[in-house]
Amino acid sequence: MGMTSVNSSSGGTGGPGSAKPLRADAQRNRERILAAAEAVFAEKGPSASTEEVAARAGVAIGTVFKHFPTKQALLQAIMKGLLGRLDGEMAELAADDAPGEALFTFIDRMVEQAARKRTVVGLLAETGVDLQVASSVRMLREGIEALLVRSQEAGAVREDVRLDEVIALLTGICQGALQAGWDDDLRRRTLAIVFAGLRAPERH
Amino acid sequence: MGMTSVNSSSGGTGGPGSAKPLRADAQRNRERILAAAEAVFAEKGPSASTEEVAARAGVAIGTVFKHFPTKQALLQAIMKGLLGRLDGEMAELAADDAPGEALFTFIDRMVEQAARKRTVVGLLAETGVDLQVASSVRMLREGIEALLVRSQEAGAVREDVRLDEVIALLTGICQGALQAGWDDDLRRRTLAIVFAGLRAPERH
DNA sequence: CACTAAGATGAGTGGAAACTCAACTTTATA
DNA sequence: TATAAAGTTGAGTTTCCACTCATCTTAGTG
Repeated sequence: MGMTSVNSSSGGTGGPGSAKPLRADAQRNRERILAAAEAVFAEKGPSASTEEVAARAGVAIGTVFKHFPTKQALLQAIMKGLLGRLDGEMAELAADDAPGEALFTFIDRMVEQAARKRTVVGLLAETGVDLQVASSVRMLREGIEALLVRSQEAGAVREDVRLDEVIALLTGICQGALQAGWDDDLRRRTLAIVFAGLRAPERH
Repeated sequence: MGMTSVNSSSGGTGGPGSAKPLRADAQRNRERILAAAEAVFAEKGPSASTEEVAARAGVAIGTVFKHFPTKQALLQAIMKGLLGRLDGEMAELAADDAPGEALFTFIDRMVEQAARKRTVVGLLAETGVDLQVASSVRMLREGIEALLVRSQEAGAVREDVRLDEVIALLTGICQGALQAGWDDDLRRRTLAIVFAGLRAPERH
């Protein structure tokens, strides 16, 4: 679970193994920038300035904009990385033994992360997240759906719960988790209520 | 339920019926500004510009800043009004016949509002909302607590649910409700899950 | 109606942050 | 090692927005 590589063969608009193989220093800087950006945005949210990212990465602003032509692009790159990792984690959980609990575990982990990473949540709230990221989001969506279905088959989640509601709940709680005062205990208690709702048989 | 008056005897730092009784046109403008601000911020979130508010109110920017010395002050004034109205609604519900359902009704209404008013939620997410507004927030908190207790006494909500969790859930779902794609149906389904969780007896 | 203080006006100021580019530095290759 | 293409730099440029203030307008009073 250490260092999933966060490259993506630079900036082609879609080409697979596309154009140029980045010089060594450029590659290094790209990764530094990504790491710095993730840290900065995680702390201060997506409104943190690009200059701060540059400073933390130890490069000049120009370099940041060389690699990511707009702030949006940088944000999207981060998003893609986060979603990718999430996706991996999800696959792991899906392969696990406790099919019923997998969904719950995943939600718990994601919410826990969100509390520390304002980026994800900030981005979800922003209007234009589409484009490149869209495919990652779709992957994530499908992954969650798989977990949901498995949990339902295992009888751990009500049959009438649909993917949309799970995602709505997930994004909502993630957003809420940013609020001051969400400690581990509150998170556990709050999720317990939601989980109870997902498990509970319908009441007239 | 038409027009709850949104004045508050102008801008004293605390004095009760404090200083000057506002000229007639000033009073009119103040209300126009408040209404315009509520509309603008509801649509575009708290990052909308003050100039837009002024334009919509049909006054000059200077006038806005005459009445509300900072943008924060304007935001707070709106917040205060919203919270006040919410508080009234809550009192009404508390006096109602169905003690068990009052909490659920309130949550439902608040989330519905949130979907249309980015202000509330945007503000809750901002860091410095305290100060003047704090007392209104406390009132709201107490009101929710009353509803919760009544619901529990009526046996409609699990005994072990605490105020913190309800508020966490409420803010979370409100935040989430801003997302694109939250229509009435999704809201109903999502809240149904949460309500089931609040009602459900604990599972081992 | 005359007068004045409260209020309204809107061009202007300051600052913050995204983005550019001409000059300079480094990597990779012959 | 010489050279060119790739990469880096950071001082601008531009845009946007909160906030100010000298000047004009109007409500209220005798």
